[in-house]
Amino acid sequence: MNEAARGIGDNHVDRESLKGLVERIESLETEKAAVGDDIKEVYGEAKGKGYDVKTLRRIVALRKIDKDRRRMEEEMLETYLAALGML
Amino acid sequence: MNEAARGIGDNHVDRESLKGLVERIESLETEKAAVGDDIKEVYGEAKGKGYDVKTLRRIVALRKIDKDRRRMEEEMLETYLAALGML
Amino acid sequence: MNEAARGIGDNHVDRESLKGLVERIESLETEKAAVGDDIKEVYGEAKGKGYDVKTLRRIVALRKIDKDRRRMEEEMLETYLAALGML
Amino acid sequence: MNEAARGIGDNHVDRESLKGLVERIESLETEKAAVGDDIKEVYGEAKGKGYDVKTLRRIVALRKIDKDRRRMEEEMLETYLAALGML
DNA sequence: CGGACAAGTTTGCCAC
DNA sequence: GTGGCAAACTTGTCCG
Repeated sequence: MNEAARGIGDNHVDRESLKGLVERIESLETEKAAVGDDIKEVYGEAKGKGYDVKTLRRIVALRKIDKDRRRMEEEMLETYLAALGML
Repeated sequence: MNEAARGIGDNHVDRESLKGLVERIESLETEKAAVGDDIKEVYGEAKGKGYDVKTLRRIVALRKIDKDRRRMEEEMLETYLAALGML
Repeated sequence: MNEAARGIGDNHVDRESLKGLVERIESLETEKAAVGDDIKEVYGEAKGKGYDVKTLRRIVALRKIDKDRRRMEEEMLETYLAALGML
Repeated sequence: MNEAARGIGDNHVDRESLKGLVERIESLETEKAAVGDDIKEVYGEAKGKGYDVKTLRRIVALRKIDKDRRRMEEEMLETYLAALGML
C-alpha cells in the first residue's frame, strides 16, 4: 500500500508530502491567475485602442476552433491508422 | 410576488403547478434518454457492419466542430456588423 | 467478412452506407440537443414562476432514484419468482 | 479619435496592431492552459501516491477561502484606519 | 443581476 | 471488472 492510501483509523498521511503537493498546486494556481490577469490587461489595452472587445474575443475563439479542428484531424488520422491496423 | 416565490414560513407552493413542471421535465428526460438509446443502437448497428466505432465517433465529432465553426463565422459577421454600427 | 471490416490495403468502406450511418447519428444528436433545450426551457419557465431551479433539479433527481429503486425491486421480484419457478 | 475606433465607412483597423494583440492573447492563453495541465499533473501525481484527489481539491479550495478572508480582513483594517485618519 | 462563458464534477463507455 | 477517456451536467465567474 502507498504511504497515503490508508483506511479509516489509519489516517496518518505524510504531512510533509501533503504539504508539498498543496503548496505546488497553490503556486501554480497563483501563476494561472496571474496569466489570467495578463490576458484581461491585453483586452483592456485593446479596448483603450478602440477595438471592440467582444469582436476580439470572437476572433480568438474562432481561431481556437480552427486549432481544435486541426488537432482533431491529427487524431482522426491516428484513429484511422489504428483501426486499419497500420500502427 | 409570484405564486411560487414565497418566503420562509410561507411554503405553500402551488402543488398542481409544481407537479405539472416536474412531469413535463420527466417526460422530456425520458424522451432524451430514448434518443440516446437510439444513438447507441445506430453505433451498434455500425459495429455489426464492421465499422470501427471509435473512428465513427471521431467523424461525427469532427463534423460537429465544422458545424460549430460555420455557426461561429455567422456570429462573427453579425458581431462585426454590430461593432461597426451597421446593424 | 463484412463489407466494412477489411484489412490493410482493403479499406474500401461503403461510402453510401457510412454516409447513411453518420447522418442518422447526426439527426438523432440534433433531436437530443433539441429535447435538452426543451428541458432547459421548462426550467426557465419554472424560474420565471418563482421556483428555485436548483431545488427543482434535486426533486427530479430524487424521483429518478425512487423510480430506479422501484424498477430494481420489480426486477428482484421477477428474479425471485423465476428462481422459484413461479413465472 | 483612436486609430481603431472608427465609424461606418471608416473601418480600417490597423492590421499589425490587431495581429499583435491577438497573438499576445493566444500566447497567454497557451501559457494558461499549460499551467492548468501542470496542475492536473500534480493532482495526478498525488493520486498516484494514494491521495484522494477530491479531498485534495477541497483542501486547496478551503485554504483559498482562508486566504481571501485574511486579505479582506487586512483591507477592512486599512479602511478603518484610513477612516480614523490613522494612515 | 442575469445571462454567457469557463471550470469542475460526475457519469457512462470502451479497451484491456 | 477496472481504470482511463470522453461526454454531460452542474456549479462558479465574469461581463454587460
